[in-house]
Amino acid sequence: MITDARVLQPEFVPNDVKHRSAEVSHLSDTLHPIIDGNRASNSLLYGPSGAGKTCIAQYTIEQLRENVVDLNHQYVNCWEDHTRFKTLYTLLEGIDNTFDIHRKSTPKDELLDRLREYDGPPYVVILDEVDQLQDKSILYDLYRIPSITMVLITNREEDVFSTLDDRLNSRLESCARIRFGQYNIEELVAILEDRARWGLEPDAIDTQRLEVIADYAAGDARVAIGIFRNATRTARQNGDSQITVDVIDHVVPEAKSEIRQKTTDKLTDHQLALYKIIRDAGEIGGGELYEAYCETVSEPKTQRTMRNHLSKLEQYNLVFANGNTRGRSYTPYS
DNA sequence: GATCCACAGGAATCCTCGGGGT
DNA sequence: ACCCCGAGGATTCCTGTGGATC
Repeated sequence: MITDARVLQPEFVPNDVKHRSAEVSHLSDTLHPIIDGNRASNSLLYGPSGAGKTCIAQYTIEQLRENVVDLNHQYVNCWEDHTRFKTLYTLLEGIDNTFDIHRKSTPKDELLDRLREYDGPPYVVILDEVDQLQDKSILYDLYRIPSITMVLITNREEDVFSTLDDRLNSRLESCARIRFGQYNIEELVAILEDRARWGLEPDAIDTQRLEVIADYAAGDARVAIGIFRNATRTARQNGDSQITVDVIDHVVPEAKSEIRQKTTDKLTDHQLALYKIIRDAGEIGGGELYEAYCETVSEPKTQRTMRNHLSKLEQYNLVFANGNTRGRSYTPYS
């Protein structure tokens, strides 16, 4: 039934994007000066998860590469590479300049110096989940390197700007801001139809059943593709030639929990312990939560550290914090 | 309404780890 | 073998906020 499994993967970037043409052209207009050898403005892509931000950024840069003789680019997930060192290291990897860096801490800012010395072709860097960077001053450093063009991606615009100092704020104010809204049902169906056409045998699934998937996904393309992938896998295991609505209904919980799992995998033991307490409690206040946490973990951290972890969980959309001051309670997301 | 209290979160400082230089 | 350095997490200290209580 499956003819090309690659298109079922969440990382897959199609070579044709239909449903975000306004966003694509806005971004490619912004990057266009590179083609003429000029410096392009930075850009900020923001919108809810699964709205196609990462996909569009990668797609647009791929298009650009076809028009430019020479262009370097690199994708950095700031969640995975959230420290200054890792971010700079990944950026140097993109220009093959890491061959003699082994230690975890090189002399202060040698990595940045190397980036500054870079004098190759234009370098476009995608900083995904940029709000997760612990040290935002790296944005200022990158801003000042002429050959680098930044494409920043975040869920909420204010998560980036509220944490910047004035100096950086005024610099980045001029960047192109491109808003991504949630997909509607028709758009999700169209996305899935493409993938079905590229990756499945004809007649494996019809529009009506894709609508069922799109409905479950609630505007999130990542969820839609996850459900689609799981349904395909289950149908194949059952030896079916078609994906039925029953199969779709059946895989929705596991598809959603797979996506959740990807998030919780990145948590530390302490963060995970906190998350589990909140998830099991349904709703819990700060003091009670800390008590439960101390009982669960053998060597509990301080309350202050717990609050830092909680704000991380909040940023990851794993928990909600209700209220801002005394009487705040935490509830699991979903 | 004054005061208290529980809690949030910023800033400075401390601590630990891993690796380089001597 | 020893010291030193930088990074990053944890802790300490602190101020601000708003509901609770009288």
